[in-house]
Amino acid sequence: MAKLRIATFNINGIRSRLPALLQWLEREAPDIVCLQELKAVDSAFPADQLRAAGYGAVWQGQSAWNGVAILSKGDAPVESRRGLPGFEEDTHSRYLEAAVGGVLIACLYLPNGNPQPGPKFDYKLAWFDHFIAHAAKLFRSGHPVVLAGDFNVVPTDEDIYNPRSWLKDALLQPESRERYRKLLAQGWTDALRTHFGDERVYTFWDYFRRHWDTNSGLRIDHLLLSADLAPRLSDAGVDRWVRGEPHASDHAPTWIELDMKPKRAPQKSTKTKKETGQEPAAKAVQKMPAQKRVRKKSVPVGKSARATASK
DNA sequence: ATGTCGTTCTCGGAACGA
Repeated sequence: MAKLRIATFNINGIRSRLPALLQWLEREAPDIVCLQELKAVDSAFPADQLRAAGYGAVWQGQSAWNGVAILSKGDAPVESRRGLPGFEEDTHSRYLEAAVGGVLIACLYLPNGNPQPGPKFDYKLAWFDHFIAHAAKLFRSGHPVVLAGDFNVVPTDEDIYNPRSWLKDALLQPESRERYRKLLAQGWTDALRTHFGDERVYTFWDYFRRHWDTNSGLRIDHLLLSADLAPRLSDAGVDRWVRGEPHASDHAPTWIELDMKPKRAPQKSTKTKKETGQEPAAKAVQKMPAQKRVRKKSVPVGKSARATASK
């Protein structure tokens, strides 16, 4: 499989939204999915239904609020971390990390932070700072990494229909935006912004004030790519049709497609199948079941993406 | 402040978070 499609979707309650989730999975068939706002305890996660739909999963639930999961076609992702390092006192389920298909996937649900100022906003900034510190390590590791999730940050005024009524919102505060910039300054590529250029693109339309009907949206769901993955970005989009369905989440699934073919194809392109599934993405990758073996029709994966990347 | 959801606690409807 040369193309890897990775999506992030704040589902806003996986129990009440399961039919919508299954419908979307069937129709769009993403390879990897990061979910946020499960609003369900671990035992209520619909692992069986997802398995029946062809997806393995890892998840970190919590009663009533938060909750994150990573799904992958076929075998479940290999979890490498839950919760942010150095933030063990955090009681919210907001961060899950796993290896899938030779890529390390970080699924995050950054705190909303409203009302602002106040303790919730302080928590948002503290969480963000811990995440930035961890992201720096991930970036420096040189592994192929995607940071995907609901960042609860509108990066610029070009990422919202009109900032006027949101100026006091935590999603637009200078402190939030500054941290997002600081994160990108580590070297990450904002995939949606890179793909769409100057074009407006939204991922969230709140339930209030007919914002969906008037396309009054915000771009707060992001996918950030490590250095070696950035040149592999081949497509990106937002599955807006999901937001338009009855009983929808206030977010729409947001996705990227990565071309995982070797950057420089070997002259005769005759790599053996034995060479697939050996990409050293992370320690967890090495423990990962060789799920891609079933994809017999796929183009050989070849060596590591890093083999051609300059250091 | 408001708007509208999904959740909990409890069994109708408030409170909370977003």
